[in-house]
Amino acid sequence: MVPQKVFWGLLKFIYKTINSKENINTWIRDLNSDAKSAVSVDCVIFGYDEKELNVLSIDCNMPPHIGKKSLIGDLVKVHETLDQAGQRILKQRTGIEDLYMEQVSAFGNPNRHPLGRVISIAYYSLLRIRNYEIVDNEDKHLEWIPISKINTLAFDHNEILSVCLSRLRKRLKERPIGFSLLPKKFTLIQLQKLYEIILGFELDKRNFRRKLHSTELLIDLNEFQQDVSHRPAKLFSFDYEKYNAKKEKQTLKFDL
Amino acid sequence: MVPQKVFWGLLKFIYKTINSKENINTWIRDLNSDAKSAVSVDCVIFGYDEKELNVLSIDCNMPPHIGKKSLIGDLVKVHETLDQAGQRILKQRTGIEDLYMEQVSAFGNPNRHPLGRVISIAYYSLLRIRNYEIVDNEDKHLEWIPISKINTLAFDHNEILSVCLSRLRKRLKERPIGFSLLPKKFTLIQLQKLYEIILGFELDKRNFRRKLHSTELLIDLNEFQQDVSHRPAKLFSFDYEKYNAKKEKQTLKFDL
DNA sequence: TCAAAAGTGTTTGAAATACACCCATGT
DNA sequence: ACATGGGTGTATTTCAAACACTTTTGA
Repeated sequence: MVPQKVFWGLLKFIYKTINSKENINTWIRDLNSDAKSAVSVDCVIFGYDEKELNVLSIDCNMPPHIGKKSLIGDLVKVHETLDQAGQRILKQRTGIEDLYMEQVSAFGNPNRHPLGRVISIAYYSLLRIRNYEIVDNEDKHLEWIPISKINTLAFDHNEILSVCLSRLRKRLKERPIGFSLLPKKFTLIQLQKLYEIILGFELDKRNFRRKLHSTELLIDLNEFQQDVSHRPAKLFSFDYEKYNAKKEKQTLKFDL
Repeated sequence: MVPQKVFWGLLKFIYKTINSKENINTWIRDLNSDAKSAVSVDCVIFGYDEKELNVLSIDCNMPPHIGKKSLIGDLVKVHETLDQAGQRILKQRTGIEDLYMEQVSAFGNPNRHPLGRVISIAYYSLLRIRNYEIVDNEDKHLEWIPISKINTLAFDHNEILSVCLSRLRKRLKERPIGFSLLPKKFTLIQLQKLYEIILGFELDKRNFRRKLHSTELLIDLNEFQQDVSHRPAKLFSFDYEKYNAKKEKQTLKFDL
């Protein structure tokens, strides 16, 4: 005789094995069938040109969005990380390599893409337009559009842009991502204008300078602008070494 | 005679249409083939029990992680949003319905899952353990584990947990998510203890109270604890209506 | 000498922090 | 009366915000 306890235990085990959602065969089947989704990465590349903030866009040639602009994006390959996908897409579509991008959010509305289920992971990055030559490899009117002139984009790209813009503005205040948008030697006026353009509102000159100096991360070069028809401004550079050292030692205070 | 310009324009158009990465047929083919990934949602459900902060976990029965604990998660269905997937998974695995969850991040390392490419979107939520009866539908040792006792989890779930915990702590300071973890009528001491347990450090009693009162969102019930063997504490409740009204009017100040 | 942009300090109010003693109740 | 945990206020410092005039240069 088999003890009841053993019998029921065995029965339960068999039941579990057959029915478990986590049964490996179920997983393997799901993984290879209709449970799969297409996953894309969309890159919101912000470009600064000393006048305004722009976004990199291309023509969308997919019905029903033909004629609209869209962000640059593509499906994620099976072998690559999401970060790598972002890098690849950027390089493929623009020729730009090795640009730091930050993941922002996943967008998964099942109706967001006309051809079926495409879940998109959004990334943003920020660069100085004149430091990069963008190459329209795919001849899709790759172009910078001022964010003030953005109209209806394809898919849910307006929403993605909006979320990424919020993230950019938040980061600008808490990390030194603005300094790569200026020449190595810059004036405080240039820096302030940059902050104002990206944030979208004006700042107080004296308070801005006080905050910047209080970080102790600006190097006073004791050099001055040349060939300007007014009082030449002092040149500064940003001390990335000191910044990293402070971050290591957790004595960093950078909050504008 | 066709003008050269028209001829080359046409040729270019044809070339583009055939070769474009965005060619619709290419997309459709990609969407239905190996470019697809499995996408899962993993839910980090934090549970508060007046003593410590816990995470909901189940046994992982997938090699090579058998014996480890894992977060609750499942593949996303084709027809559902990511948010809906989170809700479904939670209900399926625990019986809990309608719990607000916030998306935190996507994890896409191609080696993170032993059975192949599975991109995971992480969500977190927070609840009061004694308000919910969790039902282990799938008999997988569904249980609350104190975060102080978490060891190696399956997959990359330690990383996911860590990112979600940071997010939870950030949110606790800027949104009133803590009040749902207490009885409707609570004492300030209970509230402070809750903040200390979740944040992981102690707070100053007087400063904490001052901050709370300055939000003007606590309702002084003029009632007191009963049956305690010491001075009974005053009871308060949180004014959700006023909170929502202030949020609408953008006059909200809630920053602890 | 004028136009154009650069540079510079102080005051005020709000918020963060640190800190120690008395109070009300049940036993 | 005592043990237990509840409750309260002030002084100090730090940070944010508002604000106007002088300086330097080239034309």
